[in-house]
Amino acid sequence: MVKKPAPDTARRSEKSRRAIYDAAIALVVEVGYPKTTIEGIAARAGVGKQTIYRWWSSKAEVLMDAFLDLSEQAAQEATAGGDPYAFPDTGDLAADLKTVLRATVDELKNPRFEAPSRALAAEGVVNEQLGRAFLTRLLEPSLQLYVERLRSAQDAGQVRRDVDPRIALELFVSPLAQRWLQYTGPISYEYTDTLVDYALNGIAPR
Amino acid sequence: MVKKPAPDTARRSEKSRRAIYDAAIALVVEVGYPKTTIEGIAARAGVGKQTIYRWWSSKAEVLMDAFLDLSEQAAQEATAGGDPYAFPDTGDLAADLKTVLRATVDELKNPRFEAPSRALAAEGVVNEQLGRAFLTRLLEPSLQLYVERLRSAQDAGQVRRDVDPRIALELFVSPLAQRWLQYTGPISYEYTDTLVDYALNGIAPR
Amino acid sequence: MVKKPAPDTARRSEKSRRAIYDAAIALVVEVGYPKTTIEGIAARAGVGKQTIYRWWSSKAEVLMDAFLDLSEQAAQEATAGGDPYAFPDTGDLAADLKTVLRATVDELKNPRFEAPSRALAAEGVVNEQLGRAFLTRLLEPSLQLYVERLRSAQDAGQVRRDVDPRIALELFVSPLAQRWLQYTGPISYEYTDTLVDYALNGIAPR
Amino acid sequence: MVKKPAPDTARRSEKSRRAIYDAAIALVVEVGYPKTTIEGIAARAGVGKQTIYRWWSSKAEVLMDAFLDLSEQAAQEATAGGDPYAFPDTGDLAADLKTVLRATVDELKNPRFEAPSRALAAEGVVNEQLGRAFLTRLLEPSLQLYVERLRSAQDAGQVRRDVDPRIALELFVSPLAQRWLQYTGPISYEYTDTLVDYALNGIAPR
DNA sequence: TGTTAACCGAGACGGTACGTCGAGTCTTATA
DNA sequence: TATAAGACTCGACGTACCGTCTCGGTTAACA
Repeated sequence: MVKKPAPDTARRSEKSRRAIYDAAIALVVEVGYPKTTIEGIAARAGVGKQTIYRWWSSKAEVLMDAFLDLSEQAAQEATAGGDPYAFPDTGDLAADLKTVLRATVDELKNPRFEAPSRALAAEGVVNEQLGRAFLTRLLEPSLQLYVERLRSAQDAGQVRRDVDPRIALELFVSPLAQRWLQYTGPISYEYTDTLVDYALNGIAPR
Repeated sequence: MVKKPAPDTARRSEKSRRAIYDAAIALVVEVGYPKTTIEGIAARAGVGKQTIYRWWSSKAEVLMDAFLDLSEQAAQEATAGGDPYAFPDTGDLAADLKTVLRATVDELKNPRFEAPSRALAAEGVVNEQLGRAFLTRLLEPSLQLYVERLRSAQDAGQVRRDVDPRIALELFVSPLAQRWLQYTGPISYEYTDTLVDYALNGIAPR
Repeated sequence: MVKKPAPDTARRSEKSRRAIYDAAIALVVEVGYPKTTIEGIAARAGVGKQTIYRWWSSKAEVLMDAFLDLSEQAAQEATAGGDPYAFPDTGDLAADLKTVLRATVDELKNPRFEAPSRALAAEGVVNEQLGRAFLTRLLEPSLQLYVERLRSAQDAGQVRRDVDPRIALELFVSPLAQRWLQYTGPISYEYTDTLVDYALNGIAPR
Repeated sequence: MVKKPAPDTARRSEKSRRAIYDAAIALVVEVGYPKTTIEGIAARAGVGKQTIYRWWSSKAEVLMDAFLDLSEQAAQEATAGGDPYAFPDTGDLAADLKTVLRATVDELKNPRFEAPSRALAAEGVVNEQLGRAFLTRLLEPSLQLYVERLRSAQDAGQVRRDVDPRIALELFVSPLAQRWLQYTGPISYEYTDTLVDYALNGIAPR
């Protein structure tokens, strides 16, 4: 078997990587994912195509890294010294969940994030390997925060002990996700607030 | 403005349409959506490329129609004279929901359906026009059945009157959808049963 | 074995072929053979690359056909109704040979012909298949005229009967060819006249 | 004008040069000239690309030097102390010419020499600068020996005084060269012997 | 006898062209 | 006039090399 020797990471050009990330995001925002091409990214970044192929094996991978990079930047800016992976814990579970979901709504409507993350999500639906990477690197960390907050609520007696937090969180998160992914309905603060109410108390009469 | 005259539907070759649908589905199942090409479909169907372009304007549209056709066939076979769009109403809401969700689990795992519907879902994420068509023609009819069943449950006093059924159904359906679309967790009868329990009763202690 | 179906010659675009020939010759003249690329030819001809690859399998083949076409055009123009493959036969062998060789000198110095024919000759040196095609299609017809003229001279008693005309003609033609191909000396009427004198009479004293 | 400082010949690595020559010749023999690349030579020689670019400015130049080196080696081995640049002078001009031409025939058929020298000759046809270098460094020395031998024959009265030896030698050498370069005919002892007879005595009856 | 400047192997870089694939358009002949 | 067939222009693919440019690591001349 002929195996290509792995490129030498130490000698990698930081400048080129940055330029590639920026070009990839910009193109996805401007012309959309399907019309974004490796050649286009290379040209816009002022980089040889081979430099892209040396470090990534597909357009989707490039965009994944570019988007991750973007998220990290944004997270750092946003929290400016604070903990980017924080989930409010005021003791009022409903209020905390509503706060976080409202923030998510804002994020989903931010055009700078929407185009690339839609593209990645779509690609992930059809390409399991990428889908799992998307999950692990982008979704899971956030979901984990829900799990922790729900555990804390269980300790405080606000959530039943026999409830699996990993499943419970989907009652809040998945409906929003589906509306975003499949246009099954409009997205608003009111909507997410309602979700929290329904999910916490159930829809059956008490 | 010079507009291309619409082709004459009356003279359309039924044989070609069938062949195109079959080829499209077969190719998506065999080689995956991205490697399915218009040329490939035409060749496999024994059809000129122009015949495809005359009636559809993109690969996604062809697949959409092909999949719809497939779904209708399957529905007819399955119900053999009965109503394909039926939702059980035994009076036991929880049981009925669990039944329907278990059937959905089976469907999602059927390889003949999985490949094309994943492909369409993915395309829809990134292409709003197609996404809305997917919703209208495939998703909405099913969701409507949930709405009706929930209304009936409200009439029976099993669901609170102030609950919006269109939102409530998402508590059952969306988590399953997200697990399927984004690999956020395994899909099983146990899981969907749990969803029904959580959603009906809420997760907060009573 | 997967064999590509041969393209249908009947449906070939004459316009494209012409444009390709013209572009190929022009580029070789303007930028030289090594800098002439298939892409360049296609772009200049306003033709898709695939159209070139469909009908030829290498740059050299394209140029060969283009040059042949050019030669035929030129021959027709030059003789305007007369026989393009004529060799003078005035009865004076030396004079006739000098006439033809002087014409060859002119041709070798014509820049429109020089660049492409040099390129083909060079390619032929290193690529036997092409070299033999070059010989058969371009060189041999001309050489055959020498053979005939020498035979006629033998009949007239001006050349020894035991001389092989196919070899004898090389005494006139090859030195000129070598000077042209390998820069072994300047090319002039005086030079070719001298060649004829030496070759006809030998260099040993009588 | 900023001129790159010439590299310091004294510090040049002899080992690298040898390795480059060997690799170049081997590759041309094995895969042919067009598929021989600078990168390939460097890799095979275990040498950095820059080391090649430092000392040569093109593939052709490398091969030229490599071939020259090879020729010198071969010449030394062949003559083992004798004069490599000797031309027999037995007093019988025809016999001497036949001897030398037969040796040339052998050389042209030696596969170790054929590939590289064909490649250089071909390159020289299309690249005048290289062609002239090829002439000066490889061809001319040999041709000069013919000139000297013919002068000696003139002194001995075996060749007419008014004959220009520089032209006369082409009667022997060029036909063979053209057959080799352009496949205009087979190469054999019989053929070269015939050439000598024709050229010395002419083809017209005495 | 260190110092230092050059060469050296290695290989990443911005590029150009390759030869292939498929998109969508157009033409031709067949039914 | 719809069709099967397939040639056409166009654009992107992923690969191979080009020639340039660092990057340590020798290595040979000089301080």
